[in-house]
Amino acid sequence: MELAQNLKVLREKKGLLQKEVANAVGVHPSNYSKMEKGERDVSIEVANKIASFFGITIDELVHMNGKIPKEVTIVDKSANERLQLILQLEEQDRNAIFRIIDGMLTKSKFKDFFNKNADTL
Amino acid sequence: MELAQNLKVLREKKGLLQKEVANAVGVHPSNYSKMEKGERDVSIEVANKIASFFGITIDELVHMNGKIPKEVTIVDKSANERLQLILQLEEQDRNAIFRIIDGMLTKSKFKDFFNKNADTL
DNA sequence: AGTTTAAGTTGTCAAAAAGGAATTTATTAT
DNA sequence: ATAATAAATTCCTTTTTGACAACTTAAACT
Repeated sequence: MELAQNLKVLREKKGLLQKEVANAVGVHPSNYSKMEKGERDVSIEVANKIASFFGITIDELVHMNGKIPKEVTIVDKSANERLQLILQLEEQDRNAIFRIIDGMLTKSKFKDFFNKNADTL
Repeated sequence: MELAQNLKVLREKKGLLQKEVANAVGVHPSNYSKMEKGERDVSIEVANKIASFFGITIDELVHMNGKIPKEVTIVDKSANERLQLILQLEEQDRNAIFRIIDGMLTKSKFKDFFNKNADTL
């Protein structure tokens, strides 16, 4: 439970001030400071706000041991919700989706490759 | 934040007593009762213990709105990996996927509805 | 150096929330 | 209906919180 440290790592990686994060999630800056110092517990509500503020999950926030998960850029919020829904689809549909996605990924990978090597070809 | 309800749904789905869950995660039964009733906050530490006790993530525990993430955790291991990949697709592709998924979901919902009401129609 | 300004930390304390024992209210079984 | 078990509630004590001012650091400027 190294949440405190994670808060600091995340915030600094984003180049934000304590005050900014604190205000964004609705806690008093002085108390946010204590949270980063491990001197105040973080409620689930606040953890939830912080996680979505940073575009990660609560679990990532709680369990990443000082390591930033994936791109901490803004990940499509609505995407995540919809991803949950995919899992509810019946198998046939789910597989169809996956085939399409795989196709797109291949295309995308190829494009990347092509762009990076265009000059050498 | 319907955590309280989720606790109850999960526990009952597993056929466990409050006391059992309470003991498993180290909270006093009277307080666990309050947590299920929404009269006590759940700390992150405890949420974490409960989530791993039920084999789900904190986010699922917090966000599943009364719906068990049933086999979701086990169902499709490769699904989750692929889901991450969707986020890497370029916007156009991602949106296409979402349109398709939405379509499938609609179809699926309709099917459900039809099955449930077939006799009354 | 000394001054100003911004960022973060610390101490305080009333108010709020938590923990736990005992009690009461279901619920279930005999 | 009674007993037994589970859950909910009450009550009281202890702990934690939230908000704010005061304080320390750090950086920036003259």
